[in-house]
Amino acid sequence: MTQLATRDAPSMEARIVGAAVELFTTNGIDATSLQMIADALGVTKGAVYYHFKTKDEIVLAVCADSFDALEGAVAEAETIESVTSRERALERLVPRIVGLAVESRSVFSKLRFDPVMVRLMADDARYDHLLTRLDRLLSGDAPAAEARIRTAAAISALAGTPVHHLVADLDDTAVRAHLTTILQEIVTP
Amino acid sequence: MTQLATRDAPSMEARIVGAAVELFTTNGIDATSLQMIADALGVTKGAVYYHFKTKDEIVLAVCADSFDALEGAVAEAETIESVTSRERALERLVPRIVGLAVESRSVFSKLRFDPVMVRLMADDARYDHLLTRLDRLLSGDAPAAEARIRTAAAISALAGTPVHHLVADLDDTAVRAHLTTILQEIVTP
DNA sequence: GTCTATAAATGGATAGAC
DNA sequence: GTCTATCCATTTATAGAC
Repeated sequence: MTQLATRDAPSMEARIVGAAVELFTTNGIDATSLQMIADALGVTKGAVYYHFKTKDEIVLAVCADSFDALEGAVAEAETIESVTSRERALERLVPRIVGLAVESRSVFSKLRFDPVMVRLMADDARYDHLLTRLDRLLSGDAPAAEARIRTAAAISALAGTPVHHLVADLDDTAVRAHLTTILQEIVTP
Repeated sequence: MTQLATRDAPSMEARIVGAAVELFTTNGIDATSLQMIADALGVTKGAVYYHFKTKDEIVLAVCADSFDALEGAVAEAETIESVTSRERALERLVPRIVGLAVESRSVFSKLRFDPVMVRLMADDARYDHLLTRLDRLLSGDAPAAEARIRTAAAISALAGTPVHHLVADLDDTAVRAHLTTILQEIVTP
């Protein structure tokens, strides 16, 4: 009876995160104050502070779902790699991470480059480790210069393309299909 | 006798911009206060305000050189296009903009995604116009969905690759050469 | 669980001395 | 041309009423 929050009205935590995402993506994280988040929800700062002790906690909550999804995709690819090969793992990994990037265009891509997010990720060993695992899957062990540049290009395209204004009015299906092809061309020339 | 500022000690404007670039790229623009810039130079906020009326002016000064260089490259490509073809123009444009992106890795790439910079560029018709011209050169007139996605991927890779940590310790020549190849593969599949 | 009120610090920006 | 001193708005965060 206490778990029905997801079925009826969304929880206050979810409402705060929702309002935060919207404000963060339009103003930037630093330029978004807790006052603005509270105003957007029609509550006071005190109410927001009851649910999140610091602003950083809200920022982390905003990207937690996307992070978990990415971790799932990487873990699956590592399993496939251990059973078959890295090439087979990539065939499964690339479409999945493209799907994630397109699905949550704003969170996954736009906020990824926000200086506040960059700092928070740099301070968190878990994020750092996940990105290292993703890098290794894409570029292989002890990669040469070209492989590293190609991986960097692929990850940049992955994060940047879905939020570029040229693709803003295209539907997710088209972006997903073409971006998957492009990424595969980049990493396996 | 008054124009020797570039030969001997750098001007105060140049010193402010130099300190600002460093602080902006490490902390983000919003998290860098004028007090921090003044402290880094051993002067006071008042001294900084004498040279720049607002913080936004400093931000714009930081990217002015890179912007002018990009505008030059785009203008040249448009001339080549009018005389020969878009394909020939791209052969010249792509290596040039890759050179710019690699040369000033931090300014051109890292700050490009800072929310403050995004806002400033959106408000400035000149920036908006330049990026539109670059888009058109890369994707052609009335581009189909795939061409637009490929252009978005190319620009994302262009801006993101030079600052990616995987290429941080590679020399500019290698990054330039491989990134040029990759971009050409993306825009002309 | 949400509110008011407020603390304590810092931000951008200005006025005016030197 | 650079400084001190200051204004005012706003920030994060807390304490305590309801």
